[in-house]
Amino acid sequence: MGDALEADRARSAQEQADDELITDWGLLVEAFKAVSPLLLEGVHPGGEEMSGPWFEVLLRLQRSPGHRLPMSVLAREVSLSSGGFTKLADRLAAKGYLARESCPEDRRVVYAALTPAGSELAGEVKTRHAELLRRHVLDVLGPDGVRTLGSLARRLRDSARD
Amino acid sequence: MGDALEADRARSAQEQADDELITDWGLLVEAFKAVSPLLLEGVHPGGEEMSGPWFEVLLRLQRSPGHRLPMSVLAREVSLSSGGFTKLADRLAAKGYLARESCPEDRRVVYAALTPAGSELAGEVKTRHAELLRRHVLDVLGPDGVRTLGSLARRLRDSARD
DNA sequence: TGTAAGTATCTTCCTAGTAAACTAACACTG
DNA sequence: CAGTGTTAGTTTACTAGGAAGATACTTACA
Repeated sequence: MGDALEADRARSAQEQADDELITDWGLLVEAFKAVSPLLLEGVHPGGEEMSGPWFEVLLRLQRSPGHRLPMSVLAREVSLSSGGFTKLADRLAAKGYLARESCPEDRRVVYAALTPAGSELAGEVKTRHAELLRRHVLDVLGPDGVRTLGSLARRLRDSARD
Repeated sequence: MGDALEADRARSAQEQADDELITDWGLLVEAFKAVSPLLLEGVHPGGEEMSGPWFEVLLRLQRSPGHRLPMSVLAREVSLSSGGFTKLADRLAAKGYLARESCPEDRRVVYAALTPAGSELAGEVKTRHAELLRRHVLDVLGPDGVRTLGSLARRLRDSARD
């Protein structure tokens, strides 16, 4: 019967540890959902809404050589299915920010490339985004906090890519 | 012209700091997108997929008194619009996990309540989720890392709720 | 009491995304 | 060089969710 108590105590200790873990992760989920939209508030010079995927596409293209990347690569980087990215590219192209360029070496691939307008937009969006990051993240956690967060995140990311 | 050099140096130092900030936050975004799906893998006993919203609804209801909450409260907690949540509730109800209960004190409100089947599902889902959290988060960051992450997240979340 | 303002849910219409089938181009193998 | 498998991109059919309006109820106040 001591055994039963022992087992009970062990189970509840385990459960408590689980609950702490769930809580801590839950905090991250909440923080992420709360902060993310703040970091895109008003980043579009035109005052329109800027969706997360648009933002990511613009930034990634701008820091890529030639301001362009194959569709499939970009799709993977922004976590979209290939079909989904086709339509996102259509919308960006309709707005004049993105153009498709064909690849002579491999005629299957299509580059998604920033137009000059797209590149300019990307630049403005990036500086406004950095401003918001300073206000909503750097000012809150401090430089050390941000570095710590980054390093924890890197470990998680690397481990998640088995 | 010393001024110009000075200005140049200042600008580039600022830009570099911004880039580090953007990088660190980008790491968090990547980590989050990489880890989140791993934490839902196979949590449904039936082997079906379990979407994030379903998961959150089940857990939150289970830890609520009476296993129920007003629709609008639950909607806010899982970051859905009221209209969107109405339909999510419909789907959960169609599967038999959730039932609507009316509130006599205020006949506008409708409780979303777990059925016995829903409560059982929630229990299994939670233990499997905790297992995955241990493997993909606790084992990677260690107890201290998790606590640190939780505390940073809490600060971000609290600040984001102006 | 009667009325205005506010709140909770649902409904309708629309958009962004996925999965799967399809086409075209490349790459390997015999 | 024909045959087979693989990869990049698009198309199609479908689903989840948002925004705005409609409805029913509640609260505050004159």
